[in-house]
Amino acid sequence: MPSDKKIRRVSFTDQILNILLERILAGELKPGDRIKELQVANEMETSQAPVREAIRALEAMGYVEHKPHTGASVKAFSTKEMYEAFRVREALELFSIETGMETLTKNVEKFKLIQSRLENTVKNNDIKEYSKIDHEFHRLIISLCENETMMKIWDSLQIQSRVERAIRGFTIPIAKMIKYHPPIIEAIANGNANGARAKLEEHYNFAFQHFNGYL
Amino acid sequence: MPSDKKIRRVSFTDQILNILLERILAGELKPGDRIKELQVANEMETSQAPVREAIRALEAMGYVEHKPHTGASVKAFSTKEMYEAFRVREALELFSIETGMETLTKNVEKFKLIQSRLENTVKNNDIKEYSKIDHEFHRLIISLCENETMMKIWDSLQIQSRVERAIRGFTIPIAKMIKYHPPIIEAIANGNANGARAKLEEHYNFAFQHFNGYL
DNA sequence: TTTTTATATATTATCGATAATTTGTTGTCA
DNA sequence: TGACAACAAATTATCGATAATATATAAAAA
Repeated sequence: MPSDKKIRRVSFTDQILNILLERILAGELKPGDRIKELQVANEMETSQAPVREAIRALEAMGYVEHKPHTGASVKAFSTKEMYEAFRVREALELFSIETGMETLTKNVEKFKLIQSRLENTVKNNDIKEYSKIDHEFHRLIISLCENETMMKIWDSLQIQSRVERAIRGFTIPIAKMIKYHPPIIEAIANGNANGARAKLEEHYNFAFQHFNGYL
Repeated sequence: MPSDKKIRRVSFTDQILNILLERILAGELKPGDRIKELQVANEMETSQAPVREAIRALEAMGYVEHKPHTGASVKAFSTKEMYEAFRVREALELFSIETGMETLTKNVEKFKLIQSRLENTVKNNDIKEYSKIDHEFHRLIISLCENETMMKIWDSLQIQSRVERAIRGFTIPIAKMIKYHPPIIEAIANGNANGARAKLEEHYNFAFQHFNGYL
């Protein structure tokens, strides 16, 4: 085995973690599906140890839940959890607007660009793409706040996959949703923090209407 | 070995995790201190596996950092990280006040009770106890928001240990700090959300003054 | 029939040993 | 001296096997 000895730069654990996470995000592994350590180990041709570690990491990230001596499965979010996560996201974004309006205003062109891309996805009714770009829009609000800790927490909310599920699950009309963005952008352009906050709240409240009856 | 066969209800991993976490929070393990898997395994009289898992869990919680093939050590927070965490906490508390004022007002007596306990610690200049009770005060604000997801995130900020370090590190005068609480409590008693928000912001801004020059 | 008990099976949790990697040290050569 | 290779030491990363536990199944008892 001469040329077979390739350098291993990434640990098995990390490789397996990435593969499993991809499968979860792609919907290949659905909520409730079990993830068995030895089964994955056989598939990946490794021992149980790195698989186990990868699964525990996914658990810490909130993608997987696990019962002692029983096993791990892809976590199914309840409507309540989904709603709560959106509320936290709202809190962080409102704060970001309040404290970072100057930076936001400087970057208003970025928001406009994202918005035009969003409008395209609505034409094609491409929910997956819509979720992705909408995610960019809201992430930009936080990123301009220049608080890495906040960014990490925002990311940990796993909003992108939730948005998609929410839209499909509660049949939220994306065509109406995007109409709430331009007023926010305008307020940002004018450096009007209170206005932007109010418009963002309207945006969320409209989305939350669709949760009624499911909470 | 008849009576020796006791039931093991908690996994080794969890037991080790708790012990290590205690040591970190108690300051027995200081920032920068290394945590060696086999060394801990020998001490605990277990194999390397559960120790390794416990350390990775601590890493996910943010208490420990780890370099591949080199080892884990207790994480040292930079001033910047500490500041950022406080900002996130502020964001969540402001939101909680805005959306949960009714519940807050109903529980105003709890705030008053905590405040009187706080004042005692100031008399004795007991910083450790102060940090603990101050933590209760701010946690109560979030808990009444009835958003478990937000509560988890708030807890993950590990504020209690940070407050203590901040007070000692930046010589923040706790006697002055607690004077910012009563106006908040009064606004809560009156159901005045905007007032409470403003007073809370004053509280944080006073604390943040002491970070100047260290960021 | 329903409840309980025993047994079997599936799966994780833990172990002890080895391989791989990083870091530190020492010696060689320009 | 300073860069660089060769080696040694420390530590994690991974392995394959076994022990412990929970769940499912079937048998027995009420």
